[in-house]
Amino acid sequence: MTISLFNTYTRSLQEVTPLLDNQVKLYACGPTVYNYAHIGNLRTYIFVDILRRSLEFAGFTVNHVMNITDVGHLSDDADEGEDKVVRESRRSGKTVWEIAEYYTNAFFSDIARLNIKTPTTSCKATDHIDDMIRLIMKIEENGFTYSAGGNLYFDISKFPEYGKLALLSLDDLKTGARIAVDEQKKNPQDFVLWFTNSKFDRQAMIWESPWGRGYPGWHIECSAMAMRFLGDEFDIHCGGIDHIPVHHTNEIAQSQAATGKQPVKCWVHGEFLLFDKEKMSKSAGNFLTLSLLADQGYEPLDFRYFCLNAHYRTQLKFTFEALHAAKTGRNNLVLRIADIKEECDNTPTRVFGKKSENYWKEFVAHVCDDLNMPRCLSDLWQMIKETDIPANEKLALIEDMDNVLGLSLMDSVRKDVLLDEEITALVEEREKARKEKNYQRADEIRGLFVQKGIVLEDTAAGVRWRKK
RNA sequence: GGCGCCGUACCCAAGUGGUAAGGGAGAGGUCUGCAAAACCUUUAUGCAGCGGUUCGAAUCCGCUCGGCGCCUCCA
Repeated sequence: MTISLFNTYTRSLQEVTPLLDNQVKLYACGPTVYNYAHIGNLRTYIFVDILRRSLEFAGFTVNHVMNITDVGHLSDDADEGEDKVVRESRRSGKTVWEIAEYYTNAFFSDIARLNIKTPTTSCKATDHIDDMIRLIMKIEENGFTYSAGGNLYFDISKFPEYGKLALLSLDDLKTGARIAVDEQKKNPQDFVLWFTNSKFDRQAMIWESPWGRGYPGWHIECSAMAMRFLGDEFDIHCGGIDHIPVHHTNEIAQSQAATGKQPVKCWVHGEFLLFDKEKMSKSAGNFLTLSLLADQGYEPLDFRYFCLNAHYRTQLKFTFEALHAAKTGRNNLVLRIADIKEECDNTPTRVFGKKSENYWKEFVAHVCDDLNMPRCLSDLWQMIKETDIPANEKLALIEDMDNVLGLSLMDSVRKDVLLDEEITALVEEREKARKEKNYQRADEIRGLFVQKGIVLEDTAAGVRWRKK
């Protein structure tokens, strides 16, 4: 089984062949913890999870490292006085450390609810300031820096390949189009490695360094921690598409300036979730969280299923109508699987007939083809609807496919409701009314159940019921 | 202004040279109590528009129209 991924650096499909035997070294950009993750952020973490599960599916072990950015950054172009964590701190009256801890916990709670596997290593930026300082010293020794106005800058003119990842044409960038250019920079794309002369007087997190008391530039943390946990070179670096032009571009420049080696073999980026026809963003205030979806009756896995219906490299339009379609679709899937479990007494078997074998091959091919989850879901649906595949084979396929999909499909039940005496009595009364052809009363009772969120199904074998 | 990407049915969305996956919604049917639920069937001679290449194009090329992103922190 060979997985191919679209490498942003080469803009082409590339087979995954690990540097180290059977282990894939994967670095995924993590959250900045100054607020709740919105569902656009979460789409990207679902993508990373699919990537990781697919690699494991293909037989690799995955060393998955994710940073937690708990040092704040610029809040937005209109705000020049604070960083994001500081701003949140002032708003809530908590310390910056408390803010970071609170939202870190909230983040891990969200990804757990979405069946996203926890990274092998999650590392906080503030625990690795020393690593960053050492890395900056190396970059300085190699002659890629200059200091101006108290800050230490990376000099992109010393790095001819700058911008290759993003296909940047430096001459044509409209610098200063939306934000004032830092006058101290030699080139507009130069970026700060270490701040001592902060324009943020409320900066709360400050460390000693060879360049004076201050704090690190944003991009250095990922270079430093990736190196620390994965080495100078590793297999895959993934994250949101927005990181291509600046963050990842700068990361490559820094790491390569320090080690002389290209740090990453394959760059993989997930596209945006669109909301109201534009990208969802915290600063624009148009963002939804998992909790807000829950308030409207949508479970985290409904959102996961919704995301899996689109390829990770295409923009996905979020609407409640579309989410609702996903919820209904997933619910139907769960009911069918519950019936399949019942039919084979919950006993999967992996002695496959030709048809099962074919579905399996198709599914594997679609996983390997740049993680084509929409196709994988399609395979799953078609297989389930197939009439001449035994239930025990279907169940085995479902179990194996779910290792990639992560939808907890094997937990599917019809959600039978425990009967209390009132419900039993009502069911009996309704059956009696039906026998007497008193359908008005029977429907009245069914209405009562609907109010309780219970759907009655009159089947040949008797009445059964489930939660809606 | 430059760069990157996209435009497929009512909605979400696969498919990137060989004759349109899947889900939701809608329609028809089976069952039934003229019910609900369930189940089955069905729904784009068509892929923004116009040219071109080709035996053959949603898929390749050109132009036009429309949308999104990036050049600023951002998933």
